[in-house]
Amino acid sequence: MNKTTSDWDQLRALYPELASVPAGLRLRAEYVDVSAADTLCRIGDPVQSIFLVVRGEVRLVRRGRNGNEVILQRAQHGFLAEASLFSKTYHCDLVVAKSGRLLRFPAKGFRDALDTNSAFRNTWLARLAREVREVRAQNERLSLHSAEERILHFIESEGSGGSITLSQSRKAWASELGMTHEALYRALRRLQDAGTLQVDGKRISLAD
Amino acid sequence: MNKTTSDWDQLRALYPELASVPAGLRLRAEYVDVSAADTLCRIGDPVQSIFLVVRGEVRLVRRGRNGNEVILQRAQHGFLAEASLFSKTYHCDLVVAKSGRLLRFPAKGFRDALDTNSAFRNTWLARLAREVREVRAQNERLSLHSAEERILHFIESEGSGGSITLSQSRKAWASELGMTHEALYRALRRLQDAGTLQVDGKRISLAD
DNA sequence: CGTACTTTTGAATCGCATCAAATCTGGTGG
DNA sequence: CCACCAGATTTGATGCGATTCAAAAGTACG
Repeated sequence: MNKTTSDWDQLRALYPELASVPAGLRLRAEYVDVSAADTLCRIGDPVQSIFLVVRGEVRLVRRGRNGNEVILQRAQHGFLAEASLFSKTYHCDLVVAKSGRLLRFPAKGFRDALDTNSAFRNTWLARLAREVREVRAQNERLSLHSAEERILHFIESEGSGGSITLSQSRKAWASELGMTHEALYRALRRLQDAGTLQVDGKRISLAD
Repeated sequence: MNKTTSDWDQLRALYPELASVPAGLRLRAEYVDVSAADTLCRIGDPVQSIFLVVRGEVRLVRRGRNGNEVILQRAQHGFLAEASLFSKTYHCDLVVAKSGRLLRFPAKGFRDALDTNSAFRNTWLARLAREVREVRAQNERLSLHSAEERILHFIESEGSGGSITLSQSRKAWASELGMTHEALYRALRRLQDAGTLQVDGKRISLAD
């Protein structure tokens, strides 16, 4: 499927890191429409592509000996398996969990662009560093033992000035917080009743 | 405090990424001995240093309005706050949680080295990418709801061939798995009794 | 040899997952 | 515009598993 310039502009609005993708690489990127249960690649396959999730969900999974599935990452947004850029072969399977659309870049072209284009490279470095910071913060959040603590941690670390506007449904938020949606609703209710939190639709604020 | 060449060799054995640090930058690195509760820097301070934890623990924290402390990262090993490299000022406080020793690099020298030394830069890119992968995997692990699932996920994703040799105490492992040490001991016991796991000191293996 | 820390087990409590079900909401097509 | 459907939101009841507090035994280290 072709990309038009307006497509690219829309995409760039959602994924600021794409702004620095050099034209040569951008022109070699292709859309891929995928369906649930599609397998993009398997462990051991040579790395030929780098993917960005536009819609849907892709999972990085490894299978245990008893056939159980170990999820290494659920990607619903943005680049996935960035580490594969520096690897000859994949260390996990890439499986589509929810149908959607990906953007596929040739791995070699991507590596070349990082080597030769310093603006692109610096953006990529900064993006990776930010990614590490965000995922680390989420890690700390998930190691808190109560639902209320996780909610407050989220608002204090992801919000600004003690407020946040959710960009997703509460069900999805609950999943990000590592709890069931029921637990989230109840904890939100408790925090409201205690006067700790003010909830107004997607806008959630800490009371002073 | 000065660094001798043998110091550096020892350090490099622990932190492979240091191997690619160019000599010019290495010579400007300094050891810093820190004590618990020391504050290395505060939100808003200009970023002048990049730290690597050799021993001890440094926490990145942000303080809520009610004085509660939100932990964004607990660094016990390796570089911390990598994202600050691309930021003028710190976005959190750096506080020593356990006394120990850090290695301090000048931020500007670090950035310059990344700009000019392609070997160093590529190592750094690969390290960040690996970091993202590892922290993401831990994320998925922490969003599992039972102790046993987290243990198995850890072995399947961090181990090789269904086995792993722990490099830390079980108490520390429990903390990494986001549970109390009691919960870890009991879950290990259950998995052993069920025949799922074989435990021999620090060596833990999945049974077939 | 003493001290600090880890490892291990026990008992009680509490919070979350789970299952169930009702209501609400946004989007689709007739 | 309304009927309809899928998914999100919300509340309830129950059971299980993790936390918590407590304490004993083991281990490392100066």
